[in-house]
This record gives sequence, structure tokens and C-alpha cells, in this order.
Amino acid sequence: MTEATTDRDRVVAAADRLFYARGVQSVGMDAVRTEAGLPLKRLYAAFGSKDELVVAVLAHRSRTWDDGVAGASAGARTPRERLLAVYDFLDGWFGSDDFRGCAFINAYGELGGVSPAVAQAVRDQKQAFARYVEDLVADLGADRSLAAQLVLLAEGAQTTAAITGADRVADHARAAAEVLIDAAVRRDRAS
Amino acid sequence: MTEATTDRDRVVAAADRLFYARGVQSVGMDAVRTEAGLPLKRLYAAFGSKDELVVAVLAHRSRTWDDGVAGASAGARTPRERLLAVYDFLDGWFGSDDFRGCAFINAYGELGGVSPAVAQAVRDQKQAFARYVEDLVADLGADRSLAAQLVLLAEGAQTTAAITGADRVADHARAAAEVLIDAAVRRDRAS
DNA sequence: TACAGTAGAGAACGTTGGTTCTCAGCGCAA
DNA sequence: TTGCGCTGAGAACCAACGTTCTCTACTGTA
Repeated sequence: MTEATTDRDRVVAAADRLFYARGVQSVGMDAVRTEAGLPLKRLYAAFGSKDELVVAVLAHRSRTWDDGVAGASAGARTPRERLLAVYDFLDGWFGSDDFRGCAFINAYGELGGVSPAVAQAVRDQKQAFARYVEDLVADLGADRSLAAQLVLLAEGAQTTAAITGADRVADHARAAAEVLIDAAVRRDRAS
Repeated sequence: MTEATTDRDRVVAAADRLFYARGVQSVGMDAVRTEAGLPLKRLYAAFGSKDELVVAVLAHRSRTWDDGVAGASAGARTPRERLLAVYDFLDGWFGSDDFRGCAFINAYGELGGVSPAVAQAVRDQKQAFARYVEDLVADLGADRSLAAQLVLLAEGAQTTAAITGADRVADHARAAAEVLIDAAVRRDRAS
């Protein structure tokens, strides 16, 4: 059981690297096997099919995202700071060498139309993030629609950073978020 | 030459429908042929390879997007209205039955890592849109960073609407855009 | 040493996909 | 009418891929 878990981890890590860099369908199971350094038999013992593996990779990415956001907001003291920490997290991520956009958005574009399991996994992740932002907005005492707006900025930043490769994308998102938060809080106080 | 042009149009329209609904790599050339109602020979006479076809489809989408945005802003009188018209255009698009996100973002996620031609086509489209917004922001007399912020909202709206299927996504983007525009104009006046 | 069970490496299998080729049928000039 | 070039339909071809199978080598045990 211990070895099986280790196999799963190794395969997921390898597949994640390859899928993220090249897309899912451009990567054969043989490439995954080579990257994981495992015989095909053990790969298929760990995951019965490529579909299963894709879903497992997305689940792993989901945990990584949650940890990253949580880590970035660790030092934040107020809901406002915790909200803005999301964009700081994005900023760090965008700067990494292998950054190629949001793996969930990429997977959805590639497989969402043909794989219900993938589509669902992506929806779950996006819903969880929206929920996270909504809770912080609620803590802030602002209107729920602020959360939707802040989510749009985060999503847009991810695709824009991936495609254009521009730096300062996260800065723009953060600056916009500040304006929106302040406006929402002011409106809230006024009413 | 006339027939060749018609063939190209038919193939591009057919491929666009299929690629957009299912992703590029999930659609075989045979399916394109069937959808276009053309013999394979004429298909390959019009486009030498699937890669060429993909690029042509993106170019076609680009024109469609430009026309859509231009059409939505036709009745707008001020730069502010023209900027907000972008989100009205998105709103109408999000409501269409076959909506499945931004074809460029989808293509980038699927093929950007392996096809330089696709990656470039996507970058070109996004850059053109950014330019369009920048020009309007300049007309407005606001700071250039406002344009970057408004682009993020539009991009985020497209992916969020596609994945979550929520309605009112474009409304949230538009509302946020109004706040950002007003704040930028106010800041501009103050300085 | 002899043997049973297992694990690794990669061949093999069946399918699919992109691309090319074949061949039958048709319009048309002499 | 006869032959010629072209067109359409789909078979054929080759490569790649997901998945399974085979065979060899090795480990541990009596």
C-alpha cells in the first residue's frame, strides 16, 4: 500500500509537469511513464486509465492551489489583506519559469467539451475558489457581488499573464481589486 | 478561384463549430469533412494541413470578435459607453446556446505549448483587443493601467461564464468596469 | 541447487487520426 | 462515339496512442 501511494504520487507529479507544459492530449502515457521512471505495469496499477490520471492530476493541482493561497494570506490580518493576498500569490506564480496559465482553464478548454469528469473537476475547483473569496467578502461586510468581481480579476489575470507573458498583470489585478473593495465598503457604509 | 474561396469558407465554418464545441484534437479531419459536406480532396486542396486549418479558424474567429465588439459599440456615443459596450457584447454571447468560452483561450490551453503558430495567433488576437481598449481609455483621458484592468475583467468573464455557466457574469464585469472607469477618471481629474 | 512467484522492459495489439491514393463515373472535345 | 481529364467517395497507408501481454531475470525459500 505504501509503495502504491508512492507510485501514485510519482505518476501524478510527472503527469502534472507534462500535461501542464504541453496539454493533456499531446502527452502520451509512454511519456508519462518515462517522466515518472516507472514501468507501464505499475503506472496502470496505480491508475486504470488516462482519464483517471487526468482527474487525479487536477485534484492534486487543486490542493496545491489551496495551499498556495492559504500560504500567501498567512501574514494577512484583515479580510481586505487576505483578499489582496490572492493577487500576491498570483504574482509569485506568474513569475515562475514554467507558468503556462491556469491548469483548470486549460483542461476545460481542451477536454471540457468531451469529458464530463474533467468538466466537473474544473467546476468544483472554480466553485471552491469563489466560495473562498465570498467568505472573505462576507467577513469584510461587503456585498456578495464584490466577490464575483474579484474572482473575474483573478481569472482574467491568469489567462492574460499566460498568453501575453506581460509582467505586472497581477499588479493591475491587485490595483483594480483595491479600487473595487474600497468602493464596495464605502457603498456598504453609506447604506 | 471562386470555388476555392467558397470551399475555404465552408471548411472554416464547419471546423470552427466542431473545434469550438469539442476542442481541436478531439475532432478528426474526417469529422470536419462530414460537417463541411466536402470530399477530403477538396478539403486538403483548401488547407494543406490541420495546423493551417486551425490557424485559419482562429483568424476567422478574430474577425467575428472584432465585428461583434464593433456592432455592440455602434450605438455608443462616448468612450465610456463604448468601453462598457464590450461587456454588453459579452453578455449576449454568454447567453448563446453553444457558448463554451473564448476559443482563443481554449486553443492556447490546448495547443499553445506545442504549436507556435497557434500561440502566436492567440497572442495577436489578445493584443489587438488590448489595443482596442487602450485606445478607448486614451480617448477617455484616463491612465493606461485602466485598460489593463478592463481587459482582465473581460477575460475573466469569458472563462468564468464558460466554466460555471452562471448568468450575470457579464453584469458583474460591467459593474466592476464602471467602478474602475469612474475611479480612474476621478483620479485623472484630481491630478 | 532447484523452484515459485514477481517485477521490469518493452513488444504487441487494436484503434484512431492525418494524409494520400485508387478507381469508378461523368462531362466534354474531336 | 471514343477517348481524356477531372471529381467525388472512400479505401489505404503510416504513425501514434492507450492498453495489455509476454518473456526474461531476479528474489527468496527449502
